[in-house]
Amino acid sequence: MTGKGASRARRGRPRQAEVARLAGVSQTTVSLVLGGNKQGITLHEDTRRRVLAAARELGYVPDPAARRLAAARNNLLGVFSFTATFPTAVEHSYYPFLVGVEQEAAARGYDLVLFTGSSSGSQAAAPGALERVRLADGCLFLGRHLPADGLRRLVEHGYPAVHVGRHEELAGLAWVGVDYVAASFEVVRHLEGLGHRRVVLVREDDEAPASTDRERGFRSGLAGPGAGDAVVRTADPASDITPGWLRARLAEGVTAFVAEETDTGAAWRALLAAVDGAGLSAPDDLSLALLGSPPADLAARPEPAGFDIPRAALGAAAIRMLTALLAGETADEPLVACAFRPGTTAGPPPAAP
Amino acid sequence: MTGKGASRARRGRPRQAEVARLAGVSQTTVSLVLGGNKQGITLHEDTRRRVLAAARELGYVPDPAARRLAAARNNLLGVFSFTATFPTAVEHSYYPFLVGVEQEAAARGYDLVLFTGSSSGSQAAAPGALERVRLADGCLFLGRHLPADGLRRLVEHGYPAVHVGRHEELAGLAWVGVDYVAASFEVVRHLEGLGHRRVVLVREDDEAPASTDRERGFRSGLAGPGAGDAVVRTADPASDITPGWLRARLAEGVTAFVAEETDTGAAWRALLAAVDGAGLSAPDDLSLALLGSPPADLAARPEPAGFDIPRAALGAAAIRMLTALLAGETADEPLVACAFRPGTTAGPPPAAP
DNA sequence: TTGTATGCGTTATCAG
DNA sequence: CTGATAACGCATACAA
Repeated sequence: MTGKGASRARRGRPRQAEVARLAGVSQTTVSLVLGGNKQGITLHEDTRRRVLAAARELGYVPDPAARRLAAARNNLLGVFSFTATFPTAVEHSYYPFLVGVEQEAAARGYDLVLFTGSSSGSQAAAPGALERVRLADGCLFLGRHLPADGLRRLVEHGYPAVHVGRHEELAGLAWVGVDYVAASFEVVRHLEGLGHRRVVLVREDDEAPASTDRERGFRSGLAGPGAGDAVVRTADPASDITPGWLRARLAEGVTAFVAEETDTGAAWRALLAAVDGAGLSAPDDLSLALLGSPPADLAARPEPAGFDIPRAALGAAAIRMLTALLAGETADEPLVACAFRPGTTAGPPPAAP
Repeated sequence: MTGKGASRARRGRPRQAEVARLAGVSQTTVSLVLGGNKQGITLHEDTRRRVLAAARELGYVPDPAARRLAAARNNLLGVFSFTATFPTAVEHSYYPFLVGVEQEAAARGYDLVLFTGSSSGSQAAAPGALERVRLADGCLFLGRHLPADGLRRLVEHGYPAVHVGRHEELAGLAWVGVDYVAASFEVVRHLEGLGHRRVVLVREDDEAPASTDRERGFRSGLAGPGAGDAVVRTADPASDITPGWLRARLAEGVTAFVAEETDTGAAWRALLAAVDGAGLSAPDDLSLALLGSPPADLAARPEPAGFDIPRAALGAAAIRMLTALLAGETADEPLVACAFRPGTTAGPPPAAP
């Protein structure tokens, strides 16, 4: 005998068998009633009610592991983050996203499971950590540096996975992302509409899709050709974007500057400091725009022209994509649009002297 | 026949049995080797290597659902909020809490399930919503107005539940809370140490434990008796705490004012406005303290004397309490201490004229 | 030291 | 319409 009641850790958790006993039916019947009777078997309305009552009485809730093991569904959706499930540094961006995820999941009758990638803050996720998500019917994946091999295994085995953020490398991996191209394009058009003819983009020196997409939108928004020097890549905005640099660009005829939003907000910060250091101010002497939202510490003043990333909408879109996958449907549009923000830092270029 | 290979969606995933066949051993041995051999059974180093090699060869990864089913526990901890799982209004306080919850849970090998009490803002939770938490091994409950009857059912059934916030009414319900009494006491002592002899507490007019605890600590920190009029309860601080009111108190010899932190920060806001409206300033003309943290919109200037609520620590403590319950251990200290914050709004009382 | 037999809770099949 | 019964993949007393 294998410890009938001895080593039972799942104390108190009522099972279908107990519901069956209380209702005076078989466990199969309970499964049938509670499972929505997919087989279309006709059941006595009376039996149905007795089972339902017994289940409520006992507080029965199906065991997700058993449900899943039996090749059925859980109504559980996972969220897996490669850093920590709750990054502390970026809460202003992460929290709204989760709000969207949560609401959309709830609206569709799913509960959310948060899988923690790296428990002790160490970057590398534990070997088997990724596989835990299989407990859920499907899972969202967040983070820049994903363990491609682990994820590949999952998608190759047909596990429903959606990456948050554009991701073309891993073929077959579904994703949702922000339409940085269109949003950045719109910002540039706005500046040109104001009369600006030469605009410079300051971006950090990495190859994240979020960065390259912004640059692409920026470039396609520029009117003329010869925009080769319109983009400045710098790994250290604070020391490269100086008042002197700013003056030099102005002397060349540049009238507007666009910064990319990054985790740290370094580019925008540097731009503001340079303008300040040069004794200039926007939008009188030049125009400024930010491709995203400003860092929290300089959120209010001045409100940058640019766009807001609809993080909650992104979360909702991710869930929609995932549930579409689960339903075997073809996924809809993976890109969510940004809201243009006029702000107070952009205006017509100063009249030429 | 029960669909041996027909409707099998789980293609390709190697199981222990296949690893066993390849290694020329039994499935049990595979489980033993791969499971870390908790039983301390001695295995041939040779066998071990063969199994490991076979597992790697096949790319074997354990199925989390099966693992949890066999272990009779699913390693899931729930978080249930009676407002919304992700309250948008109080994210500054909710997020850090979740950070603590997440880290502590991860450190103990648990994943988190987020339950939505009232998803679409409607106050009343759906009838069965509470019962769903049984899906997790245990659950945290947040929120002021909990459906006592539903919760009672759960705890009476022996379901491991921990309420976040002091809660004595429902006997048998474990809880963790912030030690507002000690923290408030410390603030008052600090003020008295600075020389203040008459101090007034402004609090809102409700009976939340968080409020009454603060008042208790405040009162016990006061030196003399006759502190009856030292506490002002108001349902509408904005219209009660006026410059005139302030002047009257000062005339009575009061030199320091303490506000309670609330969701809206109304008391602190009103106090600041009154001081401003009276043309006074802290800490020169009077001293101010806040029993908690200021609302986000006036976070920085001035930094109030008072204390910071260690929300992450609270979350961690809640998880520790819950896992202690799960282990059948006796729970440890339910109160987490606050960090005193000197701030810039309290100083010695002005010299008597 | 390794293999056999069982059970975990659910779903699904098939015979009463 | 209902009740046995067999998987699902893994872990574990117990036998060999």
